[in-house]
Formats: sequence, C-alpha cells, structure tokens
Amino acid sequence: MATPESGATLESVATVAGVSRQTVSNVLNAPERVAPETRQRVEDAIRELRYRPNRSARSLRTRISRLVGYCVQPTPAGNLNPVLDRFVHAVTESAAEHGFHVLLFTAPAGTAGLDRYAELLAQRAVDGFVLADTVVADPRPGWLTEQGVPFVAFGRSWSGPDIGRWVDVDGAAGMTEAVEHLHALGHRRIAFIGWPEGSGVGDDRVAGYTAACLRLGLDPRVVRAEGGAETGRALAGALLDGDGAQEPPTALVCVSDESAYGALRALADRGLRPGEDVAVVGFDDTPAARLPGVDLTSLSQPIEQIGRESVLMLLGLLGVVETPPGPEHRLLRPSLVVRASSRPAVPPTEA
Amino acid sequence: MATPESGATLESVATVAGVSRQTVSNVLNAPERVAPETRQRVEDAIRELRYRPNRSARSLRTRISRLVGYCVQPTPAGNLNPVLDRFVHAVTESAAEHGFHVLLFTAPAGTAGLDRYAELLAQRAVDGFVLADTVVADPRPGWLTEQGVPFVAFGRSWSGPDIGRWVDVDGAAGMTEAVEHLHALGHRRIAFIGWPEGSGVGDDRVAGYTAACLRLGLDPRVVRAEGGAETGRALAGALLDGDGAQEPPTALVCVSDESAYGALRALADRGLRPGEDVAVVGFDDTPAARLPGVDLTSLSQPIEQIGRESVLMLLGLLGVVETPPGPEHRLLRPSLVVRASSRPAVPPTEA
DNA sequence: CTGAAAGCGCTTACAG
DNA sequence: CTGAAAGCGCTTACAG
Repeated sequence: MATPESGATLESVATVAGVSRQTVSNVLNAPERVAPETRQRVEDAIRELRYRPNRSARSLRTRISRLVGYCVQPTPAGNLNPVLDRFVHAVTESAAEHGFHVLLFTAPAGTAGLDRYAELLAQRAVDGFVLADTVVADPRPGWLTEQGVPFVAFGRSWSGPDIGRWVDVDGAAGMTEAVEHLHALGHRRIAFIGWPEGSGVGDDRVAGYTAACLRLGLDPRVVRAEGGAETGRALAGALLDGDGAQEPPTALVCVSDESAYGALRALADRGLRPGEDVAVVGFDDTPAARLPGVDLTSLSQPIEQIGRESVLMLLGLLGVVETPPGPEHRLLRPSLVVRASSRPAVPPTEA
Repeated sequence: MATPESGATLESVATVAGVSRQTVSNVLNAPERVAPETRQRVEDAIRELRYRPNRSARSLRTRISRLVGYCVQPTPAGNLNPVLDRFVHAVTESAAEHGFHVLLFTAPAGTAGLDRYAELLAQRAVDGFVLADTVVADPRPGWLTEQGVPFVAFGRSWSGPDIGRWVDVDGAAGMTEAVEHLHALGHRRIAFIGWPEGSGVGDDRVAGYTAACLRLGLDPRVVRAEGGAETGRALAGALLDGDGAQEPPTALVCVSDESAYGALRALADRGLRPGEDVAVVGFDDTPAARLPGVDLTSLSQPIEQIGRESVLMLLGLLGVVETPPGPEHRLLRPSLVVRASSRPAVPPTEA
C-alpha cells in the first residue's frame, strides 16, 4: 500500500498501467482524448498507487498555483465580532471545491503592506487575492488593478472610483429593516446611535435608517461618536435622559452590537427594561447577543454567502469557472434576528 | 521597471549580472561560496529586476513546499471564544519569519478528515501541519506520526499515549490562580461550575481548582453539566439558593466564560451584585468579558505565544530552525485578568 | 488514440 | 570561485 509519502509519479502510474506518461496526464486533464479501456486501466493504476499530481510540478508547468492569497490582520484585542473566522472558513471550503487552497500571509496596513502582495506575485505563489478588512481609501484595489492581478474584495470601495469586484453587506437595507420592525411594534421615536461621519460602513447604515424614518413619517434623530461600548452607553444615556426639547426615544438603533451593548447598559443604569421600556437593535449579531440577560436583537451578516460569492467571482476572473453574466458587485442583505431586546412591543406612546 | 508579473528568472538575473544561473542561485542559497564583488553584482541585478525565486520551481527541486497546513473548522454559531483568529494570525506571522506560509484547508472531523491530510501530503502541497481544535481521542496525532509527517498540535493528547509535539494552556494552573485570588480577597466558600467528566480540558481545570482548595484548607465543591450559558445559570442558581445542608458559596469559579455569563445572569436574577455579593471568575477572557456591565474576571490564554511556539517546534522538526534542546511539549500559563466581577473583596463570611 | 520531445524555473553535486 | 549538466514532476503542442 502506498503511503502518502511513497511518492507515486506520473511515471510510476504509466508503468503500472502500461502506457506513457502523457496518456496518464491526458486521463487527468483531458479524459475525452483517451479511449475508455485505456482510461480505465490508468484510473485503476492511479487508485492503486494513490497517485496525486505533484502541485509544484503542475504549477511550474501551467503557471497556475491554484492558491488564493488572503491577508490575516491581527484581531484587535476585545474585538466582539469574530466575522473573519467564518469568512475564511467559507472561502477555504468554496475554493476547495475547485481544487484551490488558501494561502495565508500577513502584511502591514496601508501602502506599506503592498510589498507583501508584490512578493507573493513575484514568487508566483498565488493566482489572485481575496481582500478583507477593506478600509476607506484602501490602496489595494487600485494597486492590484494596475498590476492586472485578479482579486475580489469583501467590502466595497467607499471612496474614489469603484475599482474591481466586490461583495458586501447592504447595511442600509439592514437598518431599514430594523426601523420597519420597530415601527411595526408601535415605536414612533426611534433614535440612531452611530459613528462619526466618514466611515463608509457607518454612513451607509445611518443612510438606511434615515431613509426608512422619512418614508415612515418619523423624525430621524442621529447621535454620533467614535465606536465603543462606553461611547454607546454615554450616547444612549443622554438620549434617554432627554434634553428638555425632545422626548426620549422609545427605541434605539445602533450602528454596531458594540454600541448596542453600551446602550443596554445605559438602560440598566436607569432601571429600564430592554424590550419592555426601550427597544434596542444592534448590527453584526455578535456571539454575545444571544447570552441570557443580553438577548439583543441584531442584524446578522450572511458571511458564509459572502465568502462563497467572493471565491466564485475570483475563480471567474481566473477563468476557472464560468463567469456568471452578472455585475461586478454583489450586495447581500443582512437578516434581522429578533430577540428580547425588541420584544414585547412597547405600546405606542403617540396615537 | 519590473512589475510583479514581469517574470524575472534566474536566467535573466544571470544575464544582467554577467554570470551563470548557478552563481545567482549560489548567491541566494550559499552566498559564502561567491566572491564579494560577484555577489554584489548579482544582488544589484536582483534588486533591479525585482527578482524573486519562483516558489513552484524551488519546491519541485528541493521537495520542500515551505507551506504549513492548517485545517479551519467551521466556527460553531454563537461561539464566544474567537481564539483561532488570533492563533492563526500568530502562526502565519511566525511562519513568515522563516519564509513559510500557511495553507488553509477544510476537513471533516475525526477519521473521515484524514483523507484531506493524506491528499495534501500526496500532492506534496505542505511540509507539515499545525493542528488545532484537538479533541479527546483525536485520530490525527497518531496517524500523522505513523506516516512520519511533521506536526505540532495546539492541545495535548488527552487520552491514550501522549503522541507527538504539542503546545497547550495550563488550565489547572490557571484555576489554581483563580482560587488563590479569591482566597486572598477573603472568600472561603468557593464553588466550581464545570463540565461533565471526560473532557480533557474540563477535567484539567477542575483538577487545578480542587488542588488549590485542598492546599488552602477549603472544601472543594464541584457541580457539573454540559456547557452553555443557560446551564451555568441553572447550576449557579442552585448553588446560590443553597440546599439547606450547605451555605451558599461566596465565589464561583467557572470552567469557561460561557458558564460564567450564565452565572452572572443567575446573580442578576436574584438581585445579587457580582464582585460585591458574589465573586465570579471565568476562563478564556472572551471579548464580551470587558463589556460595561459585564466586567468579568477571567483567565486569558496566551494564544499568540502558543502560535509562535507551535511554529517554532514545527520548523525545528523540519530542520529549518535549530531545535531548542527542550522537551516535546510546552505548557503555558494563562494570566488572570481581574475585573469588577471579583472586586471589591467580599468580607469573609467566616472568621 | 497514443507516445517522443521540449521545457516550466529552480538547485545540487561535480568539473574546471 | 565559477559554470556546464542533470533532473525535480508535470503539461502541452506535435508527430505518428
């Protein structure tokens, strides 16, 4: 029995099957060229020897590595949103369906990191990249396009021209759904706890909130500060305490779960019950949202789908799969996971 | 200017430098064999052409892929402990310091997944593996050892003979530290909320707790049930309500943060204040532990260090780095992160 | 349909 | 110290 290390080659398979190396190669790469009985003999030999083509030899010859580059960023300590674990898994699994694997590397953020991408390309180590952790004014899409390198980004270009292919979450649509959900429960004073202007993601989410409010005839009310749970707590606290001019909101839509956890804390500080006295909705559906005593309603991103679609787009670019005749972008809707923080309905405070 | 795609080769570098291909190769792999001025000329040419050796060609020749295999498991939905994000980053970064990259793949759990490992080996796609998500009776260490494949596991073998190299967290030491911390705060009735017997990790942690109690003259009191926050809530609730025979504990040490979040909820259910009325300690230092209103004391695993040490051990096995003359195992201590859930001290309830 | 030839880009003994 | 030769394992035209 051949062990994985036994090192069957095209040559040894050919000998066993009584054909030439090329015929074995043809069975692998162009089976229709080989007569059925010959093919059968070769396939038997392959099975018997547990033969697998040497990846390096194949890559050297075809100039295709069947490797997709993915840059892992250091997870910030205390990051609540372990989205990339799931994303990377989905990417890896989808890639495997087409004989591709994922090559991980690290790189500094910004322009300084481009060298690492260049090095992998110079080494012909990868055929293309899946980009994550995209930021406003990310230099990578432009640079990769310049170099003619296939890539797909998780996250659209938020500034400048819209370069390259991407898959992203429709944050605006998610926030619209959150507002509609709260409106249906009877809420009429729904405030938004957001980030400062200028973050693409945050601006997108607040836009969805505002649009929904206007469509439903509600007054949008947006407060902003740099993210963080303590910030959310402070912003929510100020809203709940009121400022004399405006009545406090009965529902808080938060740009992230992180802010929402702060908002929940602000409720607790004041003896208010989430869902009963004031509704709270977050974004990301982080793991802590489902904990007993938290039970936060939140928008869940379709991460697995984003991973799959990213790979499909990239393999289309590489000519490995039929490119679907679709657009260069895919915007996927998050889904609202309703938990106790927005139940039961608060009785409408205004007729 | 050479673009990454321009495809400088050993040949083109040799032409520019006016030497033969072999000399260029020597500059790269055995610079001491080349005369200084020749070397300089070659290095200039390399820089000018932005030359990088083709990885496939090099691998084909040397039979070393400079790739480490890592299997990504699907993250269970709602998993609170995004440890692998950090682990993978540390592994990738450490590997890069020695010219290695990480190749990601997926595989079913258990014996069924061994095929994927075998396939990568047959393809000569990787030189070895870093194993994570190790479980009791994991078939991988034994199988890889049989095949003579280099690997290092994050997590020791909990059953059967202790096979291969591993790096792990000293859960027992962590729990001992937790008990000592609580004892120093004045607690004398410290209970442990654990998992059912038979999980290596859980047994290790409870052992550390028990040992510390006995050493400090405290009565160990262990309750167990399948993990989960709701379970922790129920177990903690029963302890806090007392059973007539024993006074309720003043501190709860939990086998995981997940259980601890449930315990915190049990406190809240009874109007008890964490840290003031009853202390709670978890394990994993999950991101939610630092949220306002949670503030859970917990044991933090030195994940980055585990990743680095795993890579170093593996590269030692591969002969890439000097193998430190140490043992085949490394047991690293977690560190206690003290937060409000174990502060301020509860006055000792018994003299 | 099948097989002999060339070559992908590198490294490793081995002569000179 | 430097260079000519062989070969890693594959695929791709191209003859037969």
